[in-house]
Amino acid sequence: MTSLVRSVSESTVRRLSLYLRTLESLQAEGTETVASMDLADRAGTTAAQVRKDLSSFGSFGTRGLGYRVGPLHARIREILGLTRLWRVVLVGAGRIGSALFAYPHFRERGFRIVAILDSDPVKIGGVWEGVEIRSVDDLEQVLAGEEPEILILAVPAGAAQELAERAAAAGVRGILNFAPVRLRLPDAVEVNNVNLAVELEALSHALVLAEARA
Amino acid sequence: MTSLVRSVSESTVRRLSLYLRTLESLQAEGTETVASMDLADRAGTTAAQVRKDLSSFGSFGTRGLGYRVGPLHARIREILGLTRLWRVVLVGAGRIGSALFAYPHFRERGFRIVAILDSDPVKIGGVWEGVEIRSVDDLEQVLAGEEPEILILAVPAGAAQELAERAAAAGVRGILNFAPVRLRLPDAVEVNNVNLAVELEALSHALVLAEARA
DNA sequence: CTTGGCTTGTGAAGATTTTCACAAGCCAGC
DNA sequence: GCTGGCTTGTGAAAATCTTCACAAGCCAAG
Repeated sequence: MTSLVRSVSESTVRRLSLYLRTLESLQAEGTETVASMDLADRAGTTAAQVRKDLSSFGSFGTRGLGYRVGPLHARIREILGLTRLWRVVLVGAGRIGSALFAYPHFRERGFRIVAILDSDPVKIGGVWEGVEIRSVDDLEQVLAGEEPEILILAVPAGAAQELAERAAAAGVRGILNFAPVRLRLPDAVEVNNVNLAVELEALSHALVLAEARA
Repeated sequence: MTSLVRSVSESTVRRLSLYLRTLESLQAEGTETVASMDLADRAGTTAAQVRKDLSSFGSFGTRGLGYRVGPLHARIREILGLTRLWRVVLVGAGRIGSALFAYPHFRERGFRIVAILDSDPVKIGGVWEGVEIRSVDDLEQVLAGEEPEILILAVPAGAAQELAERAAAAGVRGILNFAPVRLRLPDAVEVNNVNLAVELEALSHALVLAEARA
């Protein structure tokens, strides 16, 4: 078996995640096999791209036939690290935090939110689906107790760096950061930023461009 | 003056958005000029990258000194299309929708949510900060009345495609899509996807990789 | 068993993005 | 006004990513 330690590019990884979703639809439809062209169409890329992406971690298709949906799905889950359970601590019980907490796709994929932290005394002590909201002051204590691998940071920009540093010091290995700031952390900590303003501004730029061309 | 119609790459555009935020911090600190290296450090990229990005729409720096914060900020706003007001309709008043509605950075940048739509009878008729929640059945009517350029789609995957098609037919030019599906729309409509599952899965993959290397 | 029709896997080519490296040029100080 | 120290702007090189094109190979039908 090909090792899981294969450096595939960031863009490939993101496409794998899209393929995974597509494969789930196919599975739901009862489809057994899928050709690269079909998968590409549904995921919004090209057949060659699909084949290159998939070939980068071993040969899984059958010539003349395509890819078998079930095994391919299982393989991608494995590559993305979704065959295990990830313990996640959510920091920030505001609107974004609450949206993420309720996002069904997370728990479906093995991400379990084991603790919630907030700084607002009104929120602290509240319970979301059995998970108590605790004070960010207890960050170290909570992390020591729950030993999560992942932290989701959904706090205002001003609070993010300090909390991220404390979490990193306490052993968190990955941070999904929704605060619109660049976190400066040791290289050992993986950070993935989601910046909603960037997304909207990229769209705005595209519209201006389209307008000017017209 | 260099034309605004200059095809800069998608990644450059996204970095511009980050520079913009950095420049705002600098402005708040009262800094007048900034060197590419400093800007790069704060935004998380390299000095050469910053210079290439900025040079792609004309020469704005001063050799020996750097870039003047104010003018550069103004120029980037212009390039990203943030000097005008964008009318935005929010479709989906669930948790993600409510988080986006309250996201302060949007209105600061000139994105004004002029209407909210939902399919839930319990939510319809409610009012968020003066904006009434209307039925998605009235989509065409609302779009005809408000004439928004942008639609934010924060609805379940199953409802997204149909709503997007209707919005496109009604003249919406850009869609920020939070539903984890690929929208199939005429090329004239710009679509920007934000897929939270992809973000978390990319992080998970990075962690697995780091683990295997250790 | 053989043939025909598809589809994969993959080197090579092409395109795009990032990094390098340095001439050009500006400012401040004298 | 000139000099020294910095920093930009930018071609060229390097790296990365995507597309092309086709041999290899599998399945089904006869």
